[in-house]
Amino acid sequence: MQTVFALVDCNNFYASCEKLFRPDLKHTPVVVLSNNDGCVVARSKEAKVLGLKMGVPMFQVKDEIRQHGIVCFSSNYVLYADLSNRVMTILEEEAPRVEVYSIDEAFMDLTGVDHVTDLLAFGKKVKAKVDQWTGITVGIGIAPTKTLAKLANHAAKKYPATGSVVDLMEPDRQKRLLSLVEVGDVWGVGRRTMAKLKARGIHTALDLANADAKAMRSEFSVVLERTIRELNGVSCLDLECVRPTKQQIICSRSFGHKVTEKQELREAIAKYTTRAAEKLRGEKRLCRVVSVFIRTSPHVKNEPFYSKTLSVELPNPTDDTRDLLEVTNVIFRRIWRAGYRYMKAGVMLADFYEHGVFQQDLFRVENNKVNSKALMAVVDHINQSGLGNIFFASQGVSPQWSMKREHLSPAYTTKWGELPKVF
DNA sequence: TCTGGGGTCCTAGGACCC
DNA sequence: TCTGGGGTCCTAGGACCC
Repeated sequence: MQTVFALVDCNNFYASCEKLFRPDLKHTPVVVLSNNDGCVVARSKEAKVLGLKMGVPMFQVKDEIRQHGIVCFSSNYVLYADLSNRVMTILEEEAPRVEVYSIDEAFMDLTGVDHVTDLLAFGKKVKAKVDQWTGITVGIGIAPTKTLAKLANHAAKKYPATGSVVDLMEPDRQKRLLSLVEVGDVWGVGRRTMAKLKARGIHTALDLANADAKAMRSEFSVVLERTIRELNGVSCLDLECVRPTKQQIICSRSFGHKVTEKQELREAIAKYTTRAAEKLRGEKRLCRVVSVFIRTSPHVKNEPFYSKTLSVELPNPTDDTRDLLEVTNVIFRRIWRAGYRYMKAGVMLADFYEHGVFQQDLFRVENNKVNSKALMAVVDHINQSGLGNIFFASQGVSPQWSMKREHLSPAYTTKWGELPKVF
């Protein structure tokens, strides 16, 4: 049977989430800022019309924002995650298999649906349901491969006449669309590859589809070969319905201001360690390799640049925050250099194990943290309840280095998490 | 003054082994 | 004087995605 994929993508997702609870901003241009209010990471359609670009640093567009009365929001991931879950739940009711690809995108398996109903009609129904139940508008692209479904979705957004749903099952329609799309807009073709392709006279998605897959594999990569096959309707990428377990956990942030004090940086590292450990326990894994990095800004001229990463392998895997804090603190002391203005730091965990499958180190005294599991469970429970927050002393009590979030919206849908603490 | 965060996959090259 | 070939594993870095 011919496979059928649908790609459902929420429009201007973060900006739409913010607008949902602010009907007064219905026609106002809105942007959402990255952590630290550093860059523009989402724009409402009104903001796009004004020519605001994705990813631009805030300080470069300050004037435009004031001039056009654009409303800014600091990113509020608790809110976006909650609305994302609502959308995904609806999609899961409509199809037997769904792959949640990112916070605002999902692939659906529609194989066989076309025996029962028209694919376009089905797509319109799903779109209407999401719209009615959540207030989020989506675009839907339907095609025999994931890469073509992405392209169909691209068209659904670009051409209003489509009603935001495009059925691209017909090879003739595929060809026509491919000829209209720039090669850089193909899923999997980034900036670098696009430049190389154009230098070889490949400008449109159709040019790429017509290229010799084998030859392109040796010249570029197996990834591009797969993309070419997918553009020709040969499905190479399956749905991944069960999220694969993470291979790596990263917790890093840029600072609200440059950090020069050792103690401040140490507290930041402790904070990221704690957060990374929480994520690790959320994955129900133990980790054995721990890395810490610190760096200064590469953008500042006339200032020495310093960037250092150091990894350590533990004798036994752990998920205990105390073990991890111990290690990251040791690493930090080894990579710390005085006299720099640090911009960013982070903690990475890797080499994961399931509980109970690791061969303990024969020559090491058994970990004496006998209450580890229970203690960590209590800490996580309290912190996730939204009713309080307990933390390790090494994080410090009044961090100077924390993020700038000057335009944060309230937690409309989740209880206490992000509300101002009034008690 | 101010430039996100978190992830995956692939490849090339070195070390090492037989 | 002669100095192979094939394989694995690991790591760093590139490229891409949202």
